[in-house]
Amino acid sequence: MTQGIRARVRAETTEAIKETARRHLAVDGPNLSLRAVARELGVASSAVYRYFASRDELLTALIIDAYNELGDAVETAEAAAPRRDLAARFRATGHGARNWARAHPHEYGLTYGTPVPGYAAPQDTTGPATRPVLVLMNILRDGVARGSVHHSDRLAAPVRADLEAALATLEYTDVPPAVLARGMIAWTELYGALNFELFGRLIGAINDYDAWFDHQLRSLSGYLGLPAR
Amino acid sequence: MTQGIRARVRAETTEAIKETARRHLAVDGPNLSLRAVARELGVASSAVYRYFASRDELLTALIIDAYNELGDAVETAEAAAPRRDLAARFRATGHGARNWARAHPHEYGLTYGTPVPGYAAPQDTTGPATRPVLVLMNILRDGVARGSVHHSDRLAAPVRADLEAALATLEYTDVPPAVLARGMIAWTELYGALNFELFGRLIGAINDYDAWFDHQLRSLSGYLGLPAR
DNA sequence: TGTACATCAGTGAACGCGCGTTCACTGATGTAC
DNA sequence: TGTACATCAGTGAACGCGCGTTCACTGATGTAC
Repeated sequence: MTQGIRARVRAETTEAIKETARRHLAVDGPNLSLRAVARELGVASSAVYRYFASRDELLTALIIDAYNELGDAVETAEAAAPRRDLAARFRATGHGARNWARAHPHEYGLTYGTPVPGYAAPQDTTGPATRPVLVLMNILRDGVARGSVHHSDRLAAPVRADLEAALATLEYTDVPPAVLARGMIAWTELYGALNFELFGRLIGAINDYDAWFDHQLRSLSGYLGLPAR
Repeated sequence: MTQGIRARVRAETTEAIKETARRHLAVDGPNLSLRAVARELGVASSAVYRYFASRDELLTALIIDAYNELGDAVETAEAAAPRRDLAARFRATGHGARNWARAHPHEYGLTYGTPVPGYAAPQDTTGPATRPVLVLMNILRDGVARGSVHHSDRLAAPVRADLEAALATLEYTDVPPAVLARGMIAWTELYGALNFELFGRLIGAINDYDAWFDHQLRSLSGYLGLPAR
């Protein structure tokens, strides 16, 4: 497998570049410097171009990785909760997202922070980006199937239309739009909570972030009507 | 008032610089270029230093302005709603924030987006930053005073401690911590909703953003237990 | 009212810097016969 | 197994660029007498 060795080295180098770039995100934010990455790797800046055609391409790779890592984290966290306990599954989902985001705040910023100016995310990111949402939707679907989750909130016509279209696209037509609406609102809150915590908007107000996040999850669990066990 | 004329011209120029810089936010994001601003004003780049000691100082001025404009927008919107209709006041608050954010997306990004790397917001921003929160808290306080808003959610000890301390600091001790908890959650959701909308995370899912935002406000109003009228 | 002086806005050249990207190159590693 | 050739990673110099900030200056506007 002589060809294999070349390919493996190449993959390793690619990973090393991304690894270094990830570390640089912490300092430079999304406008990270190719030259700085190359410098830290002890390599000519032009060498990086053997692996990534441009700075934007490297950034795109990092973004896709981040979405997938977050997706992995959320999925495995949720999978560890007992299937029948919908509330526990929901909390596991939230804590999974938060733990990953806290461990990789700058990669999280890449995915859910302010868009990088002048940089247009390619299509490839939309798939991985929806993974956490699907985890939440599966919980809701299970709850609906068991007859334990149901909401009858009134929906204005355009809202209903948008939600029904989304459900059709994702093939979740067994989930009623009113349930999806609450799911999206809960998801939006969690996202906002992560931003507030990670970007330091709660400094001075909250000291025990673990407890506050857990409280939010429990409150949202009630809002979603997830049975306690 | 010869001195007055100098001062007025100075204020006008300062405003012109900020105005131009604001426009540049749309292109460069938070790492805006002093030179580009000066160029557009038809002025030597060094001239800007007569008005702002550094790029960071200009950025700080923009951030403070943004917080205050958002605060103004929220306060006047809320003030236009009938005092006795708590749900209407809450919706007005939310729509006020959203309308301003949509009209000034990049200034909004400055305040509630990812923090600018390498830039530490000075203390001066914390005051203006809390204005929208206070608007919401006043609505809750009124509801509590009238006996129409009350929640008995269980709070873990550290959560209760943090919330009580915050209430004491802000001198809202007549608002129970459980009510504040729901208020903060609602506020967090609204913030998340604005980010999702402004940063394009809902593309493909939502078409009618007005309707969806209004729905969220109504659902949160229910969550907060605000009486319909 | 007129003059001498101080204040201040704006100039333009210069500083030192880092950036993304290109290109012709060297030398090592793999491939084909 | 040995040799000729192709592939590929990495080099280092160079391109053209824009940036923030400083500094000595000019000239206009205001102030004090």
